[in-house]
Amino acid sequence: MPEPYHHGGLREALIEAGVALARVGGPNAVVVREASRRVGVSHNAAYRHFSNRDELLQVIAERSRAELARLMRQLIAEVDPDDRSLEAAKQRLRATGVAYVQFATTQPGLFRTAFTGTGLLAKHSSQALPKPKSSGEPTLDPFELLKQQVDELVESARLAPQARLHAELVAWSAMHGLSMLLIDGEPKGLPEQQRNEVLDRLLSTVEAGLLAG
Amino acid sequence: MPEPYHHGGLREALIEAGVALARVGGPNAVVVREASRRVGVSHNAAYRHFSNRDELLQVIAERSRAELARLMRQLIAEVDPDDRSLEAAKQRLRATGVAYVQFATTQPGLFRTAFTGTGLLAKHSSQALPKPKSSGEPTLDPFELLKQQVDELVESARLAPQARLHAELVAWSAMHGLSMLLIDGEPKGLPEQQRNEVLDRLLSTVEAGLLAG
DNA sequence: TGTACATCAGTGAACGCGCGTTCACTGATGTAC
DNA sequence: TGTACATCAGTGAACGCGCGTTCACTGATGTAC
Repeated sequence: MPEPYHHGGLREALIEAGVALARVGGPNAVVVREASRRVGVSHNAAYRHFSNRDELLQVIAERSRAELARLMRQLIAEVDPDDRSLEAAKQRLRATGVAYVQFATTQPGLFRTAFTGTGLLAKHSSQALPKPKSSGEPTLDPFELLKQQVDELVESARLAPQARLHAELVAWSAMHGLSMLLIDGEPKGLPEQQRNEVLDRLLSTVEAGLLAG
Repeated sequence: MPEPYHHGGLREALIEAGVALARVGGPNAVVVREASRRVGVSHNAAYRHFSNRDELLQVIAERSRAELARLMRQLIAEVDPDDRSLEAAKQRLRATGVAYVQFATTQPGLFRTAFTGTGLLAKHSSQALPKPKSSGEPTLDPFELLKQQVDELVESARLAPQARLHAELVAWSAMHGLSMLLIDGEPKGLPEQQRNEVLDRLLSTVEAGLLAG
């Protein structure tokens, strides 16, 4: 049997093993030694690729966010992309929220990891530096995606730009809070039907609040 | 010097030490050995009063919730209790939300501890067993308090009872989400003024959503 | 094409740490007569 | 009131665990001539 990672893709393999750990047990389950074990490598080899555990964890958190963003994109894409009506904009915003909560409840470990001490809010606050806007690639940042939907809704509804102020944070808070409450004290904090009812009402509330400015 | 806890109030002392730990470092900082150290007792003495770490942690979580509830009560009480108008009901609901976010941002450790794997939502879902309704004592359960304010608002506004459906969860989600986002990646995720703006808008949104049914 | 050598990505052993939990114990307290 | 004894709440030592991280090392790979 070959030594699989002598000069191979150990870094990537460790990240993937780490994501698997986070998926099952959240950020605390991301453990350098266990990831190394799973990859079949001595536990200190990881230090050739990450200066410490936290660096590995941050990469895993970013992957988690990307996975959430992918689900958001997927549900958003289910609304006809050519439809630029207000109704479609509403539906896209709803899809964003649905994806958010769905990701949290089906992947609670990754969800928790995605938001682990990263100061996401600070990064997204109005005074944060302007984004690098890396190339033209579609963003895999969940909050960026949410912002886009809010923007489109505000635009479709021809609201005053000041109606947008903090709107995305309101929407984000609502989705984030419900998600957190739902995955606290798992499993099955709420039966699925009730979960959907609450989510629906929450989405309506946010939507109304947004459009009311 | 006396042996302070030979047949004394060690249980209570351990809880208080644990709360102090949670205050500073959240649930993970609640460590049997450290609490014992602080109280000045051998680290295994704790096992006379708690069967394991988790039992201690649960008690501390409950204390944290009580502290939050006390702040909520305090801010609610600042609205004239004799005023039964709709406006007053709105203000009380707002006070509840303000207290919630204020507690989270000023006591993030306790806040995190308060919601640590307790399955609070399950306990409060509609199908949960009816409350013991212990004596006539005022509740120190934050969610119970929130419910009361929502109830009063719905009543004051003479809304159809079906307008209440899940309303408290909507309000809770919004407050919880903002709190979580604000304390993620501390310190100072958002400057205070912006924090207040967002909170205000979030409260307005919830209020409107509630009254719109 | 072949050889000498630097570089790089792994290994094995060890360090130091702190934890939860259990054991047999001891000394103080409360109780029965 | 005084004594014998059971009970209770502590102690000290130890177990086993798993972690992050560092060290000197080795063997494979890539490069210069």
